[in-house]
Amino acid sequence: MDNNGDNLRPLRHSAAHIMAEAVLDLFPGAKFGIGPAIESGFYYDFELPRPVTPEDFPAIENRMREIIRGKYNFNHSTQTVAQARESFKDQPFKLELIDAIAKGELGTHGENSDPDAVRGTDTVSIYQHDTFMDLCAGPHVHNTVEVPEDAFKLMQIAGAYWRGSEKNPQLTRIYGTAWQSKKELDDYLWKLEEAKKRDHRKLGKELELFILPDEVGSGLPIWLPKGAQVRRLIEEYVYQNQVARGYQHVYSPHMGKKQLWITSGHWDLYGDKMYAPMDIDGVDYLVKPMNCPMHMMVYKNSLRSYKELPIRIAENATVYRREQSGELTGLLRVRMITQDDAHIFVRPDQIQDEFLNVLDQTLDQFRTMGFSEFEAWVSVRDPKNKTKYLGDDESWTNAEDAIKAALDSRDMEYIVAEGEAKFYGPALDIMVKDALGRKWQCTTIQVDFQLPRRFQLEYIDADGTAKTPVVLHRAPLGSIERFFAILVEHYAGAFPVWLAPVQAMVIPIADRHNDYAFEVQKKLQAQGFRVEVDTRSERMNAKIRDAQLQKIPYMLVVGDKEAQAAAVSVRLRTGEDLKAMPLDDFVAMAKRLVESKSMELK
RNA sequence: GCCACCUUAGCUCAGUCGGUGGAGCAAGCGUUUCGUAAACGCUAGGUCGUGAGUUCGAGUCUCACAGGUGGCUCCA
Repeated sequence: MDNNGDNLRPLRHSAAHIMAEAVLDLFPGAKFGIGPAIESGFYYDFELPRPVTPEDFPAIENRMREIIRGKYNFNHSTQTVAQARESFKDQPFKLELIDAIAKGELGTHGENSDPDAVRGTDTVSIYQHDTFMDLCAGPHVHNTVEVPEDAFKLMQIAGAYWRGSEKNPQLTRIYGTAWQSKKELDDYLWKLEEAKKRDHRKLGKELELFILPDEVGSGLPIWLPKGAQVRRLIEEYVYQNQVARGYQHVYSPHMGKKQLWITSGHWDLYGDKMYAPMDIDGVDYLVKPMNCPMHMMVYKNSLRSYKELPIRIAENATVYRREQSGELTGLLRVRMITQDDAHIFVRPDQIQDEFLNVLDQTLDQFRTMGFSEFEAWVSVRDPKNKTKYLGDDESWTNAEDAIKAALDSRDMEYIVAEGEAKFYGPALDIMVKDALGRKWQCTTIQVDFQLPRRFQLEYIDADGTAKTPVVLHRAPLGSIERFFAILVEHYAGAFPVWLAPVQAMVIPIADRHNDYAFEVQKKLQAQGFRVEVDTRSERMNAKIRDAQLQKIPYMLVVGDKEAQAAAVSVRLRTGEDLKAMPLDDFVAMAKRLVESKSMELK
């Protein structure tokens, strides 16, 4: 989003200070928390004497401009802890930070201190411009005029817990954005507008893809026929792809005995995310929050030989999780999640090959659906504290190396996140970048040394002894709901031909062409195309416009000439007019594009 | 769950100071039969998210609840 983020950082941080001064001027008695630069701007947290609203923004922005024009220098100084306590005696949040820094809980730059290097300090860093003094490590621009007065804008207000903890008081956070020039600001605002146009909730309504009716409940979507059509195509594609890669597909119940998730360990760790158990004949059952135990049952169904592994058990399965109400967002965050889930049972020596199989499938699918940029995160152990992980050192090292080797062999760059691994095994997460450059986390591939033990899974090895397999959990798309939302936004609702819910709209020019239009529809349907006919008593222009707004790839205009020649006039949703062509030619063209899952329309 | 804001016709929105609710699109009916992004007319459509309260009187003010939006926290 911001390639020159490093240059912008001091500017934005300085804008945060300027905003804080303005807010303090306009809201006497306000207490302030922290105010850093962030990805697209800055924020500052306040405790205010009255709620602030967006109507206050112009006044705050105007005061900020006055401060900027005052040409104040940002002066850096150092104070002793005692001096600082006096300087900020009316600012309880700052006093807390000073104490934390003095004790070494926070580094002198306010970062979370490395526990190995805990040491207190007796001085703190201070920045001041005009009347505003802040406990701050900087860096800042030299002078307030370096923050262009026409290149910032206050954006929104949000509640934010002091120091990020739910237990602490909630402060008012004011977000702003700031850039080097008005043009950059305008570009950014344009991008936000563009994102709004692509919002899957808006498009979902306009294109009749899905609904989230109040009557059903929060986070519980209903897929309308068109959305369901697209989803089915994605699922069928994934299914075929998995069959080709040696997966076996199963179906499992949507509920099961609570004991299953006690055995898996989920109940202890994630019980608060599950729906309350229901009593059936005196036994507690849960609506399933994850599939793992079901697939463990599949493995346990028969005695397994080392020769059988890997065994790949897949299921496009819906799980139910009690996400917090404030977190629900369209299809991106729902309470019923359909995962393209699978559990792969492998011998330790098969981890790398199997990881490659999953990685190849994942990248193949993303590329097919039009994504070309990815970001990979490998979550490994905390090298300083290897004891808190389950499984022996050798297994971990083997698995971590296998993940990295798989990525290396596909020339994938990745970020190693030390200490991010779950206690039961290392993992790979993949994010995709969409058409607007936004990153979305989709794929999770997780190595698990723990679950097979908990369910007492075994295979008989070559030497005749029983061994415990390793499990790989993996969901390349992640959640179908979420992935679908990302796809809608990526395509801006204009699905490629193979995925489009309606691939062609036949548009008769006048009523006398309806019979021929239906004939065209029938012929195309016989070839497997999804085609509708617009027989409304409307002008052709109106029919074209409506088909266009529905982002239907092809508008097939038929009038006297076409009816005569067994032809259709093909208009693309891009506006391009391919003119009349024999119907057979159109079928050949469209078939080629569908079969190759092309992003093109011709 | 927490903070702020929002909820008016199927959709997008207007509604002043508290005084019996409007528009465009969509829908139904009629006219029009048209060559690449919106033909014309008529009709119907609403207990203003739900429930309470203040008031002679509430879409408008207060409170509670539900749903949504943006964040926070969380995200197996």
